[in-house]
Amino acid sequence: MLPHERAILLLGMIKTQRSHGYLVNDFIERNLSRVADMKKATAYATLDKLAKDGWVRVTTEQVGNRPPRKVYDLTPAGEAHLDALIRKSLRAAEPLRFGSDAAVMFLDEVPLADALGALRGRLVDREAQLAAYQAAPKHGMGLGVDVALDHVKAHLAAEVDWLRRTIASLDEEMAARAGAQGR
Amino acid sequence: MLPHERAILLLGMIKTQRSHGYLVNDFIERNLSRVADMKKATAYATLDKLAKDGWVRVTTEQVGNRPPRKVYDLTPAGEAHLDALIRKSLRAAEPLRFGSDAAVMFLDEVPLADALGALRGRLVDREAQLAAYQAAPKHGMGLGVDVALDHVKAHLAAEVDWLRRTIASLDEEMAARAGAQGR
DNA sequence: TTTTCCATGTAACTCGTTACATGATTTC
DNA sequence: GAAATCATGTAACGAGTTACATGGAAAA
Repeated sequence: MLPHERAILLLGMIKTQRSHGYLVNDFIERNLSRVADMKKATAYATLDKLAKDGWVRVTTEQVGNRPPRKVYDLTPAGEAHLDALIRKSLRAAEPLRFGSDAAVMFLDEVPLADALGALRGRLVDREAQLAAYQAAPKHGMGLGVDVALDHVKAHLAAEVDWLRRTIASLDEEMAARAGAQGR
Repeated sequence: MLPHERAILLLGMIKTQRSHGYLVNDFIERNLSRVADMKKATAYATLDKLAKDGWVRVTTEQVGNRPPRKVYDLTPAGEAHLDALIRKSLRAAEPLRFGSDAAVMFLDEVPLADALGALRGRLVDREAQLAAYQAAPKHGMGLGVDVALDHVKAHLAAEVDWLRRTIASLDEEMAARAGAQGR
């Protein structure tokens, strides 16, 4: 998660509803864990930075004897900033980079049968992940979140597809090699 | 790119052919830029670490009056280590996380027409990226690299697909809203 | 009464990137 | 003679994570 995405996430949440660090973290953990991950310490630090930069205003509130809350609230500048960030980020098409492909590149360094076994295991896990996403209920909390969920699902489905195709094609390759050796 | 992936990439390349830092960097930049990105300084540092950990042996060679090369070469322990890393990484199914979705989550904070414009722009770029990958010739340098390329292509295609679906559905949404307002 | 919740943060650590430094050697 | 290539690295910087610290309140 890049810095500007963190900013969008936090500013967006604060725009929808002014709130304090704890609440924000709680909400992300509870409801957004499938589409966003940001550690608590990072959120607190980022909120401070947003305040320092003038995008949000801070008000301290206290309820009973509990620790005081720092409630954040968008400034007009913050609204404009959020708007600009969203447009820019929506438009961006940075290269798709996802890890774990170094292993794929060298999958030929282990016996093909073993590589196939590993990929089959991965497939099982990915199918389970996809099923979990598909089983999850609609969020209700806005058009965008559902679109984002759909985005993740699309990539999970692509992953499952690719694994199936790859496994099939490596199966063939293995058969071909066995044939070549048997001859 | 996670640490263990970097290790796989470097160990894998060194296993295929013993070489020095400059060569490795050059090869990655020239031939592997589509499936891996690692900065030069990082590669040099990682190679040192692999040597310190005993996975590779270092030999210094000199050609003419050029700066001496530190040529790396897998140790037996290194081979076993690489084997284990590949198996583990091939099997792993860590959650798919890709950024740039904070903007999507809050796409409703800008006028829908603008969001749609931005996404259409993104779609054009993604289509171009996909076309570039599809136009690229087979690598020839091993089964795995082609599989990895295919992996990237699969996700790019999924991205294009998702964008088209999303744009269509937001178009409908916009029409619906306009209708509701007109009444 | 022990655990979990509320609410905030700091410090230390690890990481990777950027930018810079060096200097000979081919190539244009 | 200028530019790119070969070949290695270091230093400074910024950034995020982990783990820890605090302490009252509510729930089990």
